[in-house]
Amino acid sequence: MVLPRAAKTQRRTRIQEEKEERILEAALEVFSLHGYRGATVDQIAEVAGMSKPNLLYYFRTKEAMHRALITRVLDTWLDPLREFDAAGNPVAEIRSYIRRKLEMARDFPRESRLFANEVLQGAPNIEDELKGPLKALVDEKAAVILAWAKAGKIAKCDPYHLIFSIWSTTQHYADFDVQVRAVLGQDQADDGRFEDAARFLEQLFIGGLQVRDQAS
Amino acid sequence: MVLPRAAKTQRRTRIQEEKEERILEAALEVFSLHGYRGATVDQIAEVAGMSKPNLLYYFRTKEAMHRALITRVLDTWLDPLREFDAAGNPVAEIRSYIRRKLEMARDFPRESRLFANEVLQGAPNIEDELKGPLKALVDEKAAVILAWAKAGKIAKCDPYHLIFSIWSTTQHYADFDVQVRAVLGQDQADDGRFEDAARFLEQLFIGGLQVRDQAS
DNA sequence: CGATAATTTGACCGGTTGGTAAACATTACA
DNA sequence: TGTAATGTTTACCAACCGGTCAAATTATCG
Repeated sequence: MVLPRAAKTQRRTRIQEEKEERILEAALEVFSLHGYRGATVDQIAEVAGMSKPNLLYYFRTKEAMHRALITRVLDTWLDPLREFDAAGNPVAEIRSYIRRKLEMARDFPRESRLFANEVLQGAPNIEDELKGPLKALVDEKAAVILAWAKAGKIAKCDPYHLIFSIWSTTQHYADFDVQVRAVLGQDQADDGRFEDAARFLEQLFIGGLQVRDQAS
Repeated sequence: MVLPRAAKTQRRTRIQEEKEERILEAALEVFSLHGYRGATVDQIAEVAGMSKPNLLYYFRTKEAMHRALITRVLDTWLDPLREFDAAGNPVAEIRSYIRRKLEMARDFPRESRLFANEVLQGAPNIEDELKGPLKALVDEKAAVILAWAKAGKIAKCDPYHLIFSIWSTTQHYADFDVQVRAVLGQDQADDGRFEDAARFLEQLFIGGLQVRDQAS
């Protein structure tokens, strides 16, 4: 047999697992930096420290690599939202969701940029994922937020746009990192940037969602 | 003479101006959709309705086209921030800044995505612009916001991260349009989406920046 | 060890890409 | 109208890119 990619569900050799890991790591590096079309297989092979045909032995096409990567990233990317707990304290839940998303932007900027690149260019490969699992998850959590609002625990607001705004503000620090650094000046320590952001976003969202008397 | 690109500052013929305009329009379309490396000169030429060599007669390289486009977009992109008025009512100024940025995301999504693509991939061609004019403008407006906060007109907050959060939340509707549509479902009218966003963002920022008693 | 399967490599291929050369057409203008 | 500058097109090229192939090398295991 020549093709390891076949229906063999059993992950055969340890070497296979190692190589595929190295490839996906390299692919993440290159794809997140140059986008799908901007990345070349030779580049990925070089970063992975192997020859191009060797790489193509494990992933038969460039697209297969990209698919594997996107699927994996998209899955872990939604973990913070999944942890969003309907039974918890609303303000505490929102606060910790913001914090977790911001930590992901800090610790996994490449994953964030990979995803941003994909969506920015029309998400040709993950449209189904977005309209299916992602939408379902957001719908579920939006309902929770709406219930909190109706119970008077937070201000009444559009839960979808609330989620969008948390996504955008936090991922901004990964996706637009260059711009953020340019504006702030790079004299600032890495952590400082994220600590300030966390403090500000907490203030913004907690303040903005605070219940206030609706009487005019 | 063969090369129109030379030091002739005089915009010679009307035909030159028209063609360059058509080319930049086409380039914006293609670059914003596929990124720099994903775009091909043939594609741009086709959208512009001319042959590739003809296009290359006006812009000698793909990179020259991209540079011209980025410079122009970056300039108009900052107009809303320039209008930010220190003498105005703080809350009204912030509200109208958000509205203008959101209108730009709605009316000029290609410009937003072109810029996002560039920054996302490390902004290799505009780093100087970011660290120079952009930073200077943001510094200036951040000082204004800080003064408002110190005067007790809005809550004390980090002005830089406030600006970042307005950028990110508004541009999100252009850059991540596909995702927004997927989550909301495309049954919704285009305007509705932006009206809801405007309402939410106004609530978020005005509420979040409202002065409240600092006593614990 | 011997044999079979898994892995790795260098050489190569057809298609695409950014860009050029030069002939041809059109416009501006004396 | 003549002519020189400007604009346009056809044909083309070298480099690059994703991917293949067959041969060589290495791991696995009875």
